[in-house]
Amino acid sequence: MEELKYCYKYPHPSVTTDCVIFGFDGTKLKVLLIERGIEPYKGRWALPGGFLRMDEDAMQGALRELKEETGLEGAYMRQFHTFTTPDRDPRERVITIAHYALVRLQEVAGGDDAARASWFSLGKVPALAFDHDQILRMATHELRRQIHFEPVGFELLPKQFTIKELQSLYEAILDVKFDRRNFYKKMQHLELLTQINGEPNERKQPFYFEFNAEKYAELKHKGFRLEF
Amino acid sequence: MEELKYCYKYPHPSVTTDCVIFGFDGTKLKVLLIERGIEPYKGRWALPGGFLRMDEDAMQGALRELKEETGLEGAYMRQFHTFTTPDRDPRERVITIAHYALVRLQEVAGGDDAARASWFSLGKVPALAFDHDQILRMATHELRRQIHFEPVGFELLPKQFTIKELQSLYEAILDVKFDRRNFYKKMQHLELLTQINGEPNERKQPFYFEFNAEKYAELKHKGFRLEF
DNA sequence: TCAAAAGTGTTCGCTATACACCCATGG
DNA sequence: CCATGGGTGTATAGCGAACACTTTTGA
Repeated sequence: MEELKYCYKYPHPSVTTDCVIFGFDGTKLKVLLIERGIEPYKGRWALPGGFLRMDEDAMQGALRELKEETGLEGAYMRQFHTFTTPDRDPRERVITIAHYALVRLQEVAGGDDAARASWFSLGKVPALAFDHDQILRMATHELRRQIHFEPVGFELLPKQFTIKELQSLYEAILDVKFDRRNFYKKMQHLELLTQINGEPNERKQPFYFEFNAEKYAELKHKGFRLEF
Repeated sequence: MEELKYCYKYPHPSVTTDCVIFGFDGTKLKVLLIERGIEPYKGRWALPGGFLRMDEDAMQGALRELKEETGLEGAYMRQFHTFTTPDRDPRERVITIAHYALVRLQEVAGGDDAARASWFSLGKVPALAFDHDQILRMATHELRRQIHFEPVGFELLPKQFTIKELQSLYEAILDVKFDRRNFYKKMQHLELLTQINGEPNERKQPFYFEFNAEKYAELKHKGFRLEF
């Protein structure tokens, strides 16, 4: 019999953090899922997640999960919703603080539990455990909403990238098509990108760029609002 | 000694819902605060909130708080963040699922605990209990962000309102000034408002309008995006 | 040699902004 | 009679959408 050492006057729910980990393969937006090894929902795919420790906040918990699954430490992470439907876990009352992370696929080494983990293209995700379908849907929705107005897309691309790659990313996430030439001009006009390999002579190898975070912070401070 | 009836194998945090209740008096954005009657922070002002019950989700809990404080039942409510810093409550580990509500001041009767409650103008809010300063700041920020792109402002106005009132509301929330005439035209062009008292003859009593939620749903469905 | 890709221009129409005008009301 | 407030009109600038052109690379 288990020892039930932690006692309270009133019932307390369990608190977990779940983490929707997004990556981009150059064409499609991907999400990392884990195959469950135990009941309930044994064998079903689920979002990475785990119990919140008493000495960490939700973000730290989510970052810990991320590291366990991908080996990554510095990735972009954002809390977006807390799911609290009373019967969302059949065992006991569990609420989960859901986050999404944006990672560069190239940097993902594969974490400790990588054997059970796999990347799925959005749109080819099977039915998930618990209410994770709903969590994934809302994560995708929130990511779309956020990327309209904040430069988080760069977190999914290599540090250096071409405009074409950037455009593909935006098209994949927002599910739209941009005119290539207008997109180039817009990016150029924004002045948020630093060109790496100059030389206007050696064209037809595409220019590579880096995102200029300082410049963005400066513009934002002046009331500038990014928009797609 | 209290009876500690609810026992778990691992420690569980307490879970509360806090509720930032916004109102609009025609000029200023207001927030409802409660004076604490017990330690810790006895005598300090705080956000309405309370423990999440085991048979309700977070939204229901927040709506229950709202009703207790204002008597209102159908108001607009939105979860915006969960606060989880380990020592945010000095007594024990407490995480709080924070919401904001938008109410019509005219409809607020005053709830059961109204004696301890009071409306404060944003900007004249005293130092609050716990991390409620931070919660209020984020709520205000999120409300600003949301109102840029969604027609939630109408939740703060009487069902019927003049364009001038609507403009005052937007100016108060976003802390900007619009040109009166351009604002009129924009509202008219949007076709989201239904005019109540027609008769172009009897002018100089301002026209009253209602928000047309169906029209908005229809436009949104077609990819329309509201913006201020 | 020719198709595909990458960088640069040009035009047009919409809309946000700035500002003018008219009319009714009430002191 | 005139200040105030409410509704409508007009001109301009800027930006985004649509579309053309040139050069280089590699099959």
